Amino acid sequence: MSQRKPIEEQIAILMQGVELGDEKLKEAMQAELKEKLIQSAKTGEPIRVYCGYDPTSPDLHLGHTVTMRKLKQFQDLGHQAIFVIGTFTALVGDPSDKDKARPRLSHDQVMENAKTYTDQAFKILDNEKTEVRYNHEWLSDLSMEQIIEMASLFTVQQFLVRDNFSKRFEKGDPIWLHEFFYGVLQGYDATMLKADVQLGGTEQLFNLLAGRKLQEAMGLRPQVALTTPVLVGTDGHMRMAKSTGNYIGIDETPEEMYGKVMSLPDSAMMNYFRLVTRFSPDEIAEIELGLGESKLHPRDVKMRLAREIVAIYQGDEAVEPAEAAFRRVFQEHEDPEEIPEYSISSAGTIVDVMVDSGLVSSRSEARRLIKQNGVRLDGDLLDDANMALDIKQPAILKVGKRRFLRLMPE
RNA sequence: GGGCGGUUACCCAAGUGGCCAAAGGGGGCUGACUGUAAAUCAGCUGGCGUUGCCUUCGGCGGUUCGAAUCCGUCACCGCCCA
Repeated sequence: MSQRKPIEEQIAILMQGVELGDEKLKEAMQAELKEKLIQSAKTGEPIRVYCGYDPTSPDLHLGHTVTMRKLKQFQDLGHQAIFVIGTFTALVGDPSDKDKARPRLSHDQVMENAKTYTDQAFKILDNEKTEVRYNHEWLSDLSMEQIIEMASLFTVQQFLVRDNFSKRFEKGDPIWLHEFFYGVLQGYDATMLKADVQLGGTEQLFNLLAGRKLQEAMGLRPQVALTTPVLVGTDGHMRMAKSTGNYIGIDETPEEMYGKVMSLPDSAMMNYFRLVTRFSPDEIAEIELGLGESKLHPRDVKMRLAREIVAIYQGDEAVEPAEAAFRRVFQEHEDPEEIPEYSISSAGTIVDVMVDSGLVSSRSEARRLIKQNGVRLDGDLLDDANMALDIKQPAILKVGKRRFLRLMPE
């Protein structure tokens, strides 16, 4: 058995970045974590720490990685990381971060999405050391009797106090009965996994605490709940989520990833440095100071961030080409190296080509873009939407700043 | 089961007979500028054969010269009562 780091050092690492919204709660959780670590050191039994992810879409994005990286820290310290795929809870739909009920998914959709989750997760976690569990394994076997038993531990008021429910309640928007079960079911996960620690975003606190309650009711030691701050999406304000379309997927191409990071508002940069990079707190503090005193150029800092994020998920070797592509297209306004080709079948107008190739979704949009000086052919501005496109040699059609097509004569 | 209120474009939301392809906001797109796809400013954001025409305001059917707006009906949602 490997030698573990001293307890205090472990705590320093594990509590870093943890935000529980309430200092008292944080102190309590830290104290409980310490106890568990001491216990673990004595018995040699690793701490069991888990985080659940509902497979509501096929791809994981940077928002998911905040807790995954925390999970990895536990793993690196020799503890047992459990990656739970919410194959059952995804069917219910977590109301935590929603002002509305989530659309419910079918079991098949969920299983399909779950397939890609583990592959992507192992870009961060060590797959040899990770326990992967699917929560339908135990949740779908629950009896009505057990469900009622668990439900009797919670009051409707406790749910209604939650911000998202109270807002909807006041607005007269529907709050569905099944949404109340989400927290209860997630809490049951904790009991089945015999979890010592559960991780989640700050919006998950209620659900993590539900786990504690259920564990206690079943005579288990309650888990430590550790929550991490929310990662904002590419819009710079809203929480990163697939449904709002403001996400950076961890499986995206290096160019796409680099570009999306560069499109972040400056104000969101530090949030990213803290939550999704490998920089140390000291390095991050230095960057923040440099920006504050205008010693560092925000653009250069953001490029550093983009390089780091691409490096984590796509490897160091992907960084240079991605950055070169970005500089080329957006700083030097050159055409990218790789442009999809499209062969023009017959003589049509420029609008025909834009629509047929799928560059735009309607002829009106194509005309609009031309009118707004957004369309160029081999660098020349096009101003006549009805111009027939007659090409003898390959030519590059550019729409806006980032849509390119290499037109090939037939 | 009864009463009342609601359903508008990608999302939120105004509009209660013609001036409505429909205010405003969000999001998205384009341009200028630049430090990048940041910030700021400006424009665009149903479709098409684009000085005009066509299709939209939950569905269907009416009234009217004319309906997102009025009536009937069906569906769905919320609230109150049971």
